[in-house]
Amino acid sequence: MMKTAEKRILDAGLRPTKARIAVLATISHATAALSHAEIVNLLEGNKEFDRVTIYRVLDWLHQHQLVHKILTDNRSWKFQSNEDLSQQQYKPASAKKLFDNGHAHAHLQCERCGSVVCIHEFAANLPEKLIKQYHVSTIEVSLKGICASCLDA
Amino acid sequence: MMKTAEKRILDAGLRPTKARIAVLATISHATAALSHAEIVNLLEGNKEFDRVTIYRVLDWLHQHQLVHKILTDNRSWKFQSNEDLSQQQYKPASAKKLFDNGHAHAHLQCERCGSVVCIHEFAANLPEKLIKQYHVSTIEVSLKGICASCLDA
DNA sequence: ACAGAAATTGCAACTTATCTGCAAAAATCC
DNA sequence: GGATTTTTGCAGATAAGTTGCAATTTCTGT
Repeated sequence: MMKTAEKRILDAGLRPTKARIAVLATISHATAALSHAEIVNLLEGNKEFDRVTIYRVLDWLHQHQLVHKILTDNRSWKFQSNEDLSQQQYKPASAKKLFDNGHAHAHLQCERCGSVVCIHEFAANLPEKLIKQYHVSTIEVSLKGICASCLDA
Repeated sequence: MMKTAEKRILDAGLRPTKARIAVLATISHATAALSHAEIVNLLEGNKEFDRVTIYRVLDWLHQHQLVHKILTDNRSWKFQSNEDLSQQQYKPASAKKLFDNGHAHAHLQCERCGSVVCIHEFAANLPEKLIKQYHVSTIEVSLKGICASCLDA
């Protein structure tokens, strides 16, 4: 079902390195978006890389659209894999092409635990008129609320 | 038409100080959202306050809902006055109460000049079901594109 | 108007997240 | 296998925002 991180990089015609594979695999296995710090932590003990390398890998993954990034309330970025675009359930044509890396869903930032998760059930439906008027290239919808796992707990 | 900054603070039952009045007035007169740095610059020569004071005033204004804040792409906040809520043209009931401080519009961040302006013509219409499900308290819609003044120029 | 209490400000130092420069290490090419 | 191009690690720099604390200012009750 899920390609290995290495294969995904290779399939995109890009150069895999230990750091890139490790970071992408970490991001892909996570259920919520991960921050640079969280990734460094998860990698700890295992494969360790310099924090600057991780920053650069994250940039690179984003540039090559293997991940997308979300700015959180505490002014730091969180990264999420772009692999499961198929999970999207609601994709109005106009919104679809506009969302960051084709990710046509919103993000929820949990007010309790701080985690950021995708909300696949929703995408903003910005009128074409506005899109043209302002040459809109990206739409981001961010919600604050309580995430599923906090609600369960 | 527009109350003075001092009157707005007083009317809200809050304590006006030179710094608060100056900052709120500056934000109110601006056509786009202002960053801390921009406010410090605009105040320069005129009334000058310590940069920390400006940070604290900004916090205070936000807490008391006199302004709202938007996180920009370079991870810094921009502030915008909450006074002209009447300008909103499209306010779906569900969205209205949810937007930060009742501001039911989206924000556009200009990819050319970096300015952040309100888009009053649009508000996301998140289904009630989702709102309830995740106890959504805030919806933010941010667009990237080219602002009106860059398009004119 | 005035003392005392409470809120605000200024200043210096600190944090946090991220970035840069550059030389060493890897990977790719011929 | 050496030359060339990419990546990586390390040290040090930024940029934006925060904290602690003492000095001021503002407010309250009298």
